Amino acid sequence: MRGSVDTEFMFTLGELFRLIRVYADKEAARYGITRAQWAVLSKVERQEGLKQTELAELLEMQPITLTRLIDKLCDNGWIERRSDDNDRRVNRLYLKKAARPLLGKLAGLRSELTATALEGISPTDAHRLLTQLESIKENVRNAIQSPAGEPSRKEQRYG
Amino acid sequence: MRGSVDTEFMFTLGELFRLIRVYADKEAARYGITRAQWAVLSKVERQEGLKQTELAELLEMQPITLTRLIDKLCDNGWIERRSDDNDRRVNRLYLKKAARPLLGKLAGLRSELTATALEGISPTDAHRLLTQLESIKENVRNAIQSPAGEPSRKEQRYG
DNA sequence: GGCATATAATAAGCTTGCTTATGATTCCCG
DNA sequence: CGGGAATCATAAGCAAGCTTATTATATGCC
Repeated sequence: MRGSVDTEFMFTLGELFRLIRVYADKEAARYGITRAQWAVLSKVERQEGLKQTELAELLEMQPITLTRLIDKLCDNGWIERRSDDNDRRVNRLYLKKAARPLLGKLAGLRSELTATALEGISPTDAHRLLTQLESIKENVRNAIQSPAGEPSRKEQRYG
Repeated sequence: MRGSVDTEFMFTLGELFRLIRVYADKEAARYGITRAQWAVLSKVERQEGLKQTELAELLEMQPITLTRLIDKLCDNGWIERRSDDNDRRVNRLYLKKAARPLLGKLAGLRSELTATALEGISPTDAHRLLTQLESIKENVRNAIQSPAGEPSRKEQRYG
């Protein structure tokens, strides 16, 4: 039991992600947007006025990766960069009107995709699953931030 | 509760995957291999003699993506392509001796990374989590194969 | 005030994915 | 047995990640 988690977990996650990417990209393409751009747009929707570095952190991606996604969202007229009054290095991100109808459709699509993916899993289980994924995210983020090969005497806690 | 799963699940998974990729790639780099190549090598280790299309299916990736990963594994002398006697279109994949010490080190690294990621999650929970991820994988794979809305005249393409 | 350092965004170039297309086989049906 | 269709591997070109480096601007220390 422990062995299967040990040998499968990382690779299973990668395979699942690849499938979800294909699936979500294909569906999102109907609205002329990619999954990656969609994730950016959703965060901006939830919290307007973010600067790019803050947003990159929320998305767990590098600022340069985000820059190019934002370029495309701006090209499509869904969001805009506005200069910060107090710091001329900073761009802050805002939705444009044209994004509203798109966001409505995407919300529906997201529910649909999530329902498909989680079919057969109870709401309780689904909620616990999400909580665990977020906890794992936190663990990995900490591991990346602390110097490699750190002692950390936490080894083997899960098994 | 259901709402948070609905709005977060897909994006959380993407963010987690991105973190794990960074983490695993960084650690695997110590042995001169990338996370993607590692996944290929592990499958070949578990099942030698696969042809490339079979392996691509196991990895949930496209054959051409796999081709280039195999190129690199061959360049490094860890695996080799052998022609099939009965079908000259086919390459079958085998480990080379040089891969053995590497595979030993990678097994240790995999345990270490998994333990770090799953810290604070009980073995029982971890096992259930893996089971659920595999179930989700299956759901998504089915959704991709039978386009939405179609009554899925399902052809058993492999098995 | 003025220089050193830090931070925000971007640029260049690589990897790993994808889609679509191509060439070489093999399989199947008529 | 012969030709169309399917299958296997690969090629070309694009998307979205990464690392490292560059430019512009702010901040902090003396």
